Amino acid sequence: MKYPEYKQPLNYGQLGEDILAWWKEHGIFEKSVSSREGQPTFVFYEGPPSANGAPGIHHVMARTVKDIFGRYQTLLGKQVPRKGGWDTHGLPIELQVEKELGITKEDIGKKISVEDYNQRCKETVMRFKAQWDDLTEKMGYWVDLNDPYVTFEPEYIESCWALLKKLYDKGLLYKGYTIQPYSPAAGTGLSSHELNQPGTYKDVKDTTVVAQFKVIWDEKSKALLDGPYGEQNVYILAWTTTPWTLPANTGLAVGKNIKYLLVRTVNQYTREEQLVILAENLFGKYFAETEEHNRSNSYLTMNWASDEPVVNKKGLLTRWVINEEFTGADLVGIKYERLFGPEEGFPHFEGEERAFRVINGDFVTTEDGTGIVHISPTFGADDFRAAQLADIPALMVPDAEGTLGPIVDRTGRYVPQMGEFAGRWVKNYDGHDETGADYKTLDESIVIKMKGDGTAFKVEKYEHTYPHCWRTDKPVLYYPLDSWFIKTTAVKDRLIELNKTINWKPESTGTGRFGNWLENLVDWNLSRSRYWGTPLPIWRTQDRTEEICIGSIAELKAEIDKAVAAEIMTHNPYANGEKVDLHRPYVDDIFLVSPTGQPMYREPDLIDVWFDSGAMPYAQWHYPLENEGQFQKNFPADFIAEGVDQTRGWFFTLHALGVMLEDSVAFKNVIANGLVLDKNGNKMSKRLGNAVDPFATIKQFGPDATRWYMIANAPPWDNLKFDPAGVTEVQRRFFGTLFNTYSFYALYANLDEFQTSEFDRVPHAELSELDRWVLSKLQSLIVEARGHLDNYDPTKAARAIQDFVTDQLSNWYVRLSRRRFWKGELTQDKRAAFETLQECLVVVAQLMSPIAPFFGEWLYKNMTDGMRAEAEAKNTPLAPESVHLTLLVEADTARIDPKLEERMELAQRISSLAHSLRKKSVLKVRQPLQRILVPVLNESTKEQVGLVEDLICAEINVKHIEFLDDESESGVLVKSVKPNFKRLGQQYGPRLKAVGARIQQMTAAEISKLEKEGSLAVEVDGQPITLAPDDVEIRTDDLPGWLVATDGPLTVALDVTLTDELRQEGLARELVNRLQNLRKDSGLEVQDKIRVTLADQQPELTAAVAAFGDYIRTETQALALTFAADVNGGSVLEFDDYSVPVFLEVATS
RNA sequence: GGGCUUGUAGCUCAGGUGGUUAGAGCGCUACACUGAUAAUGUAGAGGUCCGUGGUUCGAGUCCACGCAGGCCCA
Repeated sequence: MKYPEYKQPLNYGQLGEDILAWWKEHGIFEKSVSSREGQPTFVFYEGPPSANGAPGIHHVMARTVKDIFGRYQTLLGKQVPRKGGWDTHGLPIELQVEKELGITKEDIGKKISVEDYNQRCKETVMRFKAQWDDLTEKMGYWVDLNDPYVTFEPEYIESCWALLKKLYDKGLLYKGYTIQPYSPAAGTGLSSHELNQPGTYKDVKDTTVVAQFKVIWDEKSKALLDGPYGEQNVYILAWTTTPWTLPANTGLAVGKNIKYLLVRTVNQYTREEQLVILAENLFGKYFAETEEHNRSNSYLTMNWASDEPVVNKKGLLTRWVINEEFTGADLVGIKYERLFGPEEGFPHFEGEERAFRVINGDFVTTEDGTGIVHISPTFGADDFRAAQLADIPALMVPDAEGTLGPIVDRTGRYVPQMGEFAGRWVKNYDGHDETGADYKTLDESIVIKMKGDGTAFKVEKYEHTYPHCWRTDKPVLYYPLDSWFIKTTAVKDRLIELNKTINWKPESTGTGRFGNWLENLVDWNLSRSRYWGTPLPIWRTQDRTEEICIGSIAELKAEIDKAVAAEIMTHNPYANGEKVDLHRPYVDDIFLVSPTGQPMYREPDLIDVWFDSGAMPYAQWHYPLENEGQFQKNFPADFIAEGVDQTRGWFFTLHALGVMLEDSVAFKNVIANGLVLDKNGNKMSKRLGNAVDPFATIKQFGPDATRWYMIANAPPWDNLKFDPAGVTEVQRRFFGTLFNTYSFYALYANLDEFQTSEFDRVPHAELSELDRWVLSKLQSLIVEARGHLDNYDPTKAARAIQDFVTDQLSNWYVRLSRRRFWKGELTQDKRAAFETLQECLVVVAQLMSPIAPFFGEWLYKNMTDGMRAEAEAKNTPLAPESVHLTLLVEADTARIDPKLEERMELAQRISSLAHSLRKKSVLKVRQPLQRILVPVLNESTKEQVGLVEDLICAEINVKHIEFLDDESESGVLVKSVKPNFKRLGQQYGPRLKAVGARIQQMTAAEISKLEKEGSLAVEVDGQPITLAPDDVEIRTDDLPGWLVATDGPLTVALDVTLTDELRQEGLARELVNRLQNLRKDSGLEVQDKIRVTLADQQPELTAAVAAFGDYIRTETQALALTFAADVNGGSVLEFDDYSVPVFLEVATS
C-alpha cells in the first residue's frame, strides 16, 4: 500500500471537512470514550453557552482550550466523558424577546400573558443552536451534543430545587434585603436596565450639607488626637446630597490610603472654635489661603474670637491652622456621637452599640465632599456592603406589625418614630404644594436644625444629576427591598481554604481576582424579579410565620394534595400525570397549606441564573433525585475552562455550591482564558464591523491552523489579538513545512515501495549519528510537550512541537539527510532514514493531535494506514484506526543523548559561521574548499566536533576541519578573557569594576599561567587577589591573518585557497546543478535516467568532466555523458563565465 | 474609584533565582542556495525594554509612585 501523495497547495479547509466526515462515519468521538471504558475518568465540565446569539471567533478560542485537554487525557488512556449543555435562562433572553415584540416589562401580564411570554423565551433561546452545533463540529470540539443538559427542562429545575432545599435545611437560605433603586411614586423596584433608559438621569438642585460628627474621647481617639490643648471638640466632616438620610447614619467611611488633616478652625454658624478632620486633597475646597497662614506662629496670632466674618466672599473659611495629619487607616475605629439621638426624640434601634464608628470603605474618593462618606446602610448599596463587612448595623425600626423597616416607608415618607420630622415626605412624592413662602423641604428642615445644633459645617445648594423613575418622573430612592440570600459568608473561610487547593491558570486569577473576591465575600443575592428563569421554590403564609421549601416535584404534588384537601386549591393540576412545567406562571398558581391551615403563597422571585450553571455538576445528572453513582463518579471536575469574565460568575457559583453542598472543590484545575480582540487590540463588535466570522476563518484556513495560531501565539489567559495574517503564517510555516516533510517521505518511500514495520527495524545502535540525534530530540520533545500539557500550558507545548518540526526535523534532519532518501538501492542506511523520519512524523502526529486534531489525524492515517492490518493483528500501539484512539508514546529516555544533542548544536553553529564566512569572501557553497580552522581550548570540544565533522563538511562543502590547540604548530592561538561577572560579583561586590578591568588587561602569559596552574595572583588597587579559572571565560576569537567569525566561545576560520582540483569540482557541481534544473524544467520524473551531450568548447569544463564524470553521472542519473563538437536542438547551460550548449534525452533503457 | 492583568524591534512574542554586547519569527533590504522550492541560508537596517524615582558594584528582571490598554466589580 502506497503513502498518499498530494498536490500543492494542500487545501486545509477541505482536509478538515474530509477528516470530519471520516470521524462521523466511523464514530471516532464515541469510540474515544467507549474505548476507555473501565479506565480512570478525567472529569470535564462544560460551561454551558447560551444559544440565543450566533457564536463568534472567541468561542473557537475558548472551546479549543477545552478540547485540547479532553483529547490529551484520552491519549493518556483516561476516559473523558464530555456532556454538553445549554444555558437557557436569564435577562438577555428576556430583553431580546421584549425587543422583538416591541414591549417592556410593564406589558408582561397586560399586553402579553406570562405564559406566552415565557413560551417566546423558550423558543428564542435555542434559535442559534444549529449554528452552534455546526461550529462545534467544524472546529473539531469534541463534546456530546446528543444528550446535553438544558437548564430549562423540568428535571434540571427540579434538581436546582432539591439543591436549594438542601441549603435551606442547612439554614443557608434566608430572606433579607438589598439596596436597590426604588420608585416610591410607582411603588416598585427598578432594574438597572430600567435605570439606563434615556432621560432617567436629570439635573436637580438639592440642599446639601457637610455634616460634622463629634468624636467621642476614648483610648482610641486620645491616642491619635490628643494634642497640647487637651480634650477638645473634634469633628469628622462628611458631605451628603441627601440630608434626609442623615438620621439613618450609623457609620463613617474613610479610604485607608487617603491622607487626612486635623484642622483647627471656627464653625461659621455657631462661631465656636473647633477641630475638624477632612481629606488633604479637599482642604482647598473649604479653607482660604491668607497671609496669616504664612506665619509660623499663626495659631497664636490668629484672632479666634473676632467678630469679623470667618468666611471670605468665596465662602471659604479664613481662620484655620493645620494641627495634624494621618491616613485613613489611622482613623478606622474612632467612635463619634449620633447626630439625631433618642434624647431628641429619635428612636433607639437594635445593635446601636456597634454603630457610629469610622470604617474603611474602598469606594471612598477625594473627588468631592470631604473624603469621608456618611454611611446609611438602608439607603445606599455601597453603604450597605461596607457596613456589612465592618459589622455596622442598619438603623431599622418596627412598623405597626412589628416588622423592622427603614426610617422611610414604602410611600416615601418618614415613619412615625422620627420625632419632629415624623410623616414628612423625603421628596415630593404626593405632589403637594411647594410654593408657600414658609414651605420647607425635609432636607431644608433638617439642615436648619443642624445649623442650630452645631452639627452643620457648611450648607450649600448643589446641582447634580440624579436618577428618576422613567414612569413617574419622580426621584428614585435607593431603598432596602426584600431578597433571598444564600449565606455564603457562613462558609467563607472554607471557600478560601479550598480555593488554595485549586490549580488556577493563570495563578493570579485564583489568588488575586478570585481570592480577593472571596476575602470580601458578601451573601449571594439569589432573587431576581423576572419571569424567565428557575422559580424560587418557597411558599409562605401571609403573616410570614410559616414557610416551606419544596425540594422535588413529588413533594410539590403531595403538598398540593394537602392543599386540595384543605380546600385551598380546587384540584391538583399535576394529578393526572400531566406534563409538569415548573416555570412561571404555573407555579404561581399553586397555593399550599401550612401546618396550621393557613394558605401559603410562592415567593414571587426567580433565582439568579448563575445558580443554574453553578448547579450543573449535580443537575446534569438529575442528582440528587437520582443517579447518585453518576454524580459521584463525575465530581469534582478535573478540569474546566472559561473566560476570565466568569471568575465571579460560573467559577464562583461552582465553587460556592461545591463547598456548601459537598464540602469540596468543584474543580481541580481551571484555565481562565482571556479575550479575543481584533488585530489592533480593539474589542470585536458587530457594530464596529471588526468581528471575525468563525465559519469563514475555518473554511479559509482550516480548523487546525486556526486552533494552532490561537494556542501558539499567546497563552490562553492573555488576550489574543486575532490577526488573520498570523493564521496564514502558522499555516505556511508550521503546517506547510510539516506537509512538505510528509510529502518528501511519501515520495521516496513510494519510489522504493517501502513500508515501515513496527517489528523489523534497524537497531538503534546501528543508526547514524544524525538519526540518533533527531530521535534524541524527539524523545526530549515528548518529555517537554507532555510536561507542558500536564501543567495545562498548551502554548509552550505547541511552541515546542513547532520548533521541533520546522527547525530540527525539517531544516536540519531532512535537509542533511536528503540524499540518503533518494540515492541508490534500499540499503540499511536508507531504511534507517525512512524509519527515523517515519517515527518522528508519527510521534508528531500524536503530540499535535490535541491541538490540531484534523491534521494530526491526517498525518497519522497517511503514515500508518499501510501498517494497520498487521498492527491490528498483533494489537500493537498503531492498531487504532485514529490517532485520537492511540495511547501517547512515553519518552524513551534511554535514547536521549545530551552529548549528542550538544555536538549537533555545535555542528549547527559552526556551519552557520562557515556560511557567514563564505558570504564575506563571496564564495558560493557549491565551490568546495579545503578546510576550516576551529580553535579548541579543550579536548572534549575537539572530540565533540570531531564526531560531527562529516556532517559539517557536507553541509558547508569543505574537505575537512582542522583543529587548532596549544599543541598544534599550525598557528598561534590568540586568547582573550572575559570576566565572569556573576561569580566575581558575589566574591568581590563593590570592587567588581576594578577586578573586571584588571582581568581585561591580562597578558597572554597570565592567561597561560592561570590555565596551567589553576590560579593566578594579581593586584587590584594595591590589594592582592587570586583568580580561579572559573572567574574568567577564556576564548579565542582571533586568528592573525585569517578571516574569522565568532559566536560566543566558538570561532571559525575558512581557508579560501582554491586549487585546480577544487575549481574543477566546483565546476562539476555547477554542471550538476544546471543539469538538475534542466531535468526538472523538462518535466522529467525523479527516477528517469538520462543521456547528456555537451558541446566540447571549454577546456576547463572538459577537464572538470574528465575528473568528476562519475560524480556528475551519479548525481544526475545520467547513463551517458559525452562531448560533441556540435550540439543542436538542445538548450544552453549558463553559469559563471560559461555558456554551454547541451542536449538532454531520456534514456529508454 | 477598587481588584486583577498587560506594556520588550514596524507586527506577534521569548527573555528560571539581578551579571555588563536584550533575542526569535514575520515584514523590509541585499546577496546566495535550489530534485522539500509558495522552502532555505547569510548579512543588514530596525530598541529611551511605558515613565520617574529607589535598592545594588550591576536592573528588561527587585521595590515604590505614576502613565497607557484590557477585564471584572462599584
